[in-house]
Amino acid sequence: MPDPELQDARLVHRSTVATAQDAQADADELTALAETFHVLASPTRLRIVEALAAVPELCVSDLSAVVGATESAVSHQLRQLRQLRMVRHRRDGRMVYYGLQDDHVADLFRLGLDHVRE
Amino acid sequence: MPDPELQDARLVHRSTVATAQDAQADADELTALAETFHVLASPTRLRIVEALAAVPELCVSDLSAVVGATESAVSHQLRQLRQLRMVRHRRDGRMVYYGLQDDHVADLFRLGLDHVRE
DNA sequence: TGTACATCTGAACATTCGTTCATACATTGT
DNA sequence: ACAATGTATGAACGAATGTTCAGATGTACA
Repeated sequence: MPDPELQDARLVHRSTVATAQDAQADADELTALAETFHVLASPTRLRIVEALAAVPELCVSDLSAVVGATESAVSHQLRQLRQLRMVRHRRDGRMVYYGLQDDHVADLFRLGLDHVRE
Repeated sequence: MPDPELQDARLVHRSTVATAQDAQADADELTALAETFHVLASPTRLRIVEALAAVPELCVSDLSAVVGATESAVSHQLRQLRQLRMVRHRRDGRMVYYGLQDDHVADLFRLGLDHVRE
């Protein structure tokens, strides 16, 4: 008696494939999700996120001191974090203060850390 | 009366910097965390994770059909997911079946999707 | 042993990334 | 208007990435 899931010459388990395929999100959504994870896939940006999770906000020069990178490098990374709406910024005179946009970001950071720490 | 946080010529807000600096994790841990997020920062790998979150397990050829990539490409990506301990694999005859290693992975996927969907 | 099949691997390619350097912009105080 | 300061930007470099292609490995069955 043949396995009822084996019905297609090209697919080994037809119904399982169908179930998995139904769960696949839109391409646009997956692209956005990949970009979200990508912005967190850099030690420097993670340091920035971690720093901003510990205090309400930091200016660029202080942030540069905390994460140990030049102000230019930090500014470049902050732009990416801004574009992905992970940080907010507010200008006060010549300084610009950055903080986390919402709790999602810190949640992702902590959940990722949980996985790393096993 | 001067702001008590302004005490260092190089740091604008000394105590805030100190707080943020204390929160910084080890370099090794941040590197591992960056690798964890990086492995999720690819549409193809996200499709694989999403597929494996929907069904218990899938063989490589079916996975290739679900995510729409060649079996070689899927195999390359699966190796990365394996190295980061995000998927498990089990051989049955000539086939190798892949599944998610634990719930952390699916949790990260869903939390990321929450952020993207705002 | 030989063929067929499922998966894996290595090399190579174009593309993308993170940093540095120089420079531009914006704001403040003189 | 000018200089000083904090931040942002553009170009460019080496390093890393994802895919493809060809070939290797491992398993099953005759």
